[in-house]
Amino acid sequence: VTLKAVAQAAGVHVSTASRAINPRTRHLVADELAERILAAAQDLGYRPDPLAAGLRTGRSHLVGIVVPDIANPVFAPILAGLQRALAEAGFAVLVANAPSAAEAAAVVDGLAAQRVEGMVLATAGRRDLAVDRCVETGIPTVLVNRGEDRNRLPTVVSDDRAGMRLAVDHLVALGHRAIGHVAGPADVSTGHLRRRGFEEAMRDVDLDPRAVTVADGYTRAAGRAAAAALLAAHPGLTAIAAANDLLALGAYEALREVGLECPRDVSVVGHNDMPLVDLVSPALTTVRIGHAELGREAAQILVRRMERPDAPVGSVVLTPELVVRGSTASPARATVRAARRAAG
Amino acid sequence: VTLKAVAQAAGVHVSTASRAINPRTRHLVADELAERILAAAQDLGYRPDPLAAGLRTGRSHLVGIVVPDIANPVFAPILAGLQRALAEAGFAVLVANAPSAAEAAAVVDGLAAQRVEGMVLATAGRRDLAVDRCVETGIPTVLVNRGEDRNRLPTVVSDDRAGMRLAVDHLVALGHRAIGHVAGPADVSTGHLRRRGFEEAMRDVDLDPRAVTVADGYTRAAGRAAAAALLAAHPGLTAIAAANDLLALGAYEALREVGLECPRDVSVVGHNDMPLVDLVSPALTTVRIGHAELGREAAQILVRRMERPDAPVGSVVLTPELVVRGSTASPARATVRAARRAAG
DNA sequence: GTGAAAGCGCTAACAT
DNA sequence: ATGTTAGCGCTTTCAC
Repeated sequence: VTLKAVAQAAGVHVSTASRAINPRTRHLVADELAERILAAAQDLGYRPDPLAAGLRTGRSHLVGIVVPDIANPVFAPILAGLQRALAEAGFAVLVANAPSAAEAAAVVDGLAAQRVEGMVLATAGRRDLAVDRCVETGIPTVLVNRGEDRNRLPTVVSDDRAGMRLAVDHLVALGHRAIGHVAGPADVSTGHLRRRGFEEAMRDVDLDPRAVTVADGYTRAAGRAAAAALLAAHPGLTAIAAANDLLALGAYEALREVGLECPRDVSVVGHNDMPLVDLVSPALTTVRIGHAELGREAAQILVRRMERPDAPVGSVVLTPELVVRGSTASPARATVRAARRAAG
Repeated sequence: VTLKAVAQAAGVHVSTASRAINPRTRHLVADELAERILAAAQDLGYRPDPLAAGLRTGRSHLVGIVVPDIANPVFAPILAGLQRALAEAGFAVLVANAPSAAEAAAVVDGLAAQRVEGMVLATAGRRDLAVDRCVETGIPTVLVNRGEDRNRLPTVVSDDRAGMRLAVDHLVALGHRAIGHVAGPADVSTGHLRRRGFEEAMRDVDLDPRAVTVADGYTRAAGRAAAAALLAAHPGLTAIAAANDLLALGAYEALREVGLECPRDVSVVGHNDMPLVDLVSPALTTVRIGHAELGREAAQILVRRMERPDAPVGSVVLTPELVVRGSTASPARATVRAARRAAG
């Protein structure tokens, strides 16, 4: 059932029907006539074809979203926030998975071919091919969760350095002094900035910030390996601040393997507060990021930029929050044991 | 840069260019000429416009996916599996969130308006408005994870009854006899069938299947409430088989609240094996469903039906698998305590 | 205020 | 083997 059919049923020309149907142009047609047309449309069950309209107006009402791993629970709330906010603004969401940087670039090309009006990348590395492609094509794009070094695009992230500072300050307040960091990949902004945040916070309280190992991915396995290396290199450690929750859970495993107990021997702090980390044992103390809000904010900025592509490239930095649970404790006994370990 | 531009650059007519560009019609044009056209296209950086092509051919290369909650980790692997398989078949994925049945129906209409060529619903209730709409519109649709009673659409699900049987048999083998069930919503196939599976499995070993409470949603909070009610009504219980993992985790909370310990006092089995349940404490014994495979299978069936809408309405039932972890144990001491609770 | 006509970018009869 | 023509469903000038 097409617009032509509606026009015929109402006894008017298609163009008149078009004007009546579209709220933005309805005032151009006589009220009474408009009503008749609308009634006919309703009657026939007419649904406008956005593809055809888009062909004419150059719009697709589509937004592409690229995530590194749909199956990763962290991205679910971001996606949900984006999806809801974009749906409200009248955009449908095209979701694409891109586990690697090369794939992300290919996916961006694919989305561009689909004539998306805007994109959201949750995959950005600090130097990123996919971001380059977005900038080249000129399609309005916003980065979420991770930024790029050159800051060419609007970005919505959590304050990663402040988050790490929260973690370190909490541990210091508990009395820890020998604190290590399991860092995320250095080529991703979160890995880089959280490490910087750790080092700055440590220096600010005159503590040695050099106990750091870098995990080669945000996975439990990588966290296990990195934490094991960290503990081996610095046996005196009483606390570990990890760059994210999965790394922290990997650290749990590493501790267990060498017969250490959390938090009795070593305290652990994560980052993200992803689903279920309140139920692991011990319940993970972590830095909470409002992922859904990240998505909502990104959607808002994107909508603004799609409407006016020359809008300023503003970025949003959300303030994270510390959530204290069972994985951190005072090092009272821990220091004694740690000293013994370091000695022996 | 349009096809016309390419044609001009190559000194041919648009239709010839079109034929040369499309692999399916390339054989209609002289090899040498085709090469020249392709070169020109490459040169100008031509990208075909699928919207325009679709308008003519009546195709959108879009598939809609409706999930009840993107933020729920269970749906992430299903989505990932669908997305990957559909991308391979040349379809882009439109993801929509529909927390309620009414919203799902609205979302289906929206996707139909977007001219999607097929749909996947992970939201189906046993009687479902959204499913009705799909059947009416005639858009090829497949149901995943949840079926509907009337079985009008191809469906890809796990064998829910067999899964519950796995859980019950495991508990019975450990020596449990007083086993309760925290059921999922009765208007969703998984809730209904898993309850049936529980009851059948219990009867088959001559056990009383009547210790059941129904949670009013697949959430931890609902599980907590339902498990608390179950324990209050049946203080002699030594084991709980929950209809899904979130309900099981809710049961953990309920047990803790009344000072019971899992698995010492009461064993708990979940259903789904969703991400991270191996890390909670105690690690959850559960029935694993191959969610990614669910998604892949659904994608395959959908593609087949989109190609030939008259293809048979076959359904796929995947066999689940028991994963034994730390939340189940022999009731040796539990029975004594349970008897004491029941008595006092 | 309404109708006529053109055209968005592409494909598919039809003609040569 | 290539060009001509028409048209997918809609919007938007331009007339009247």
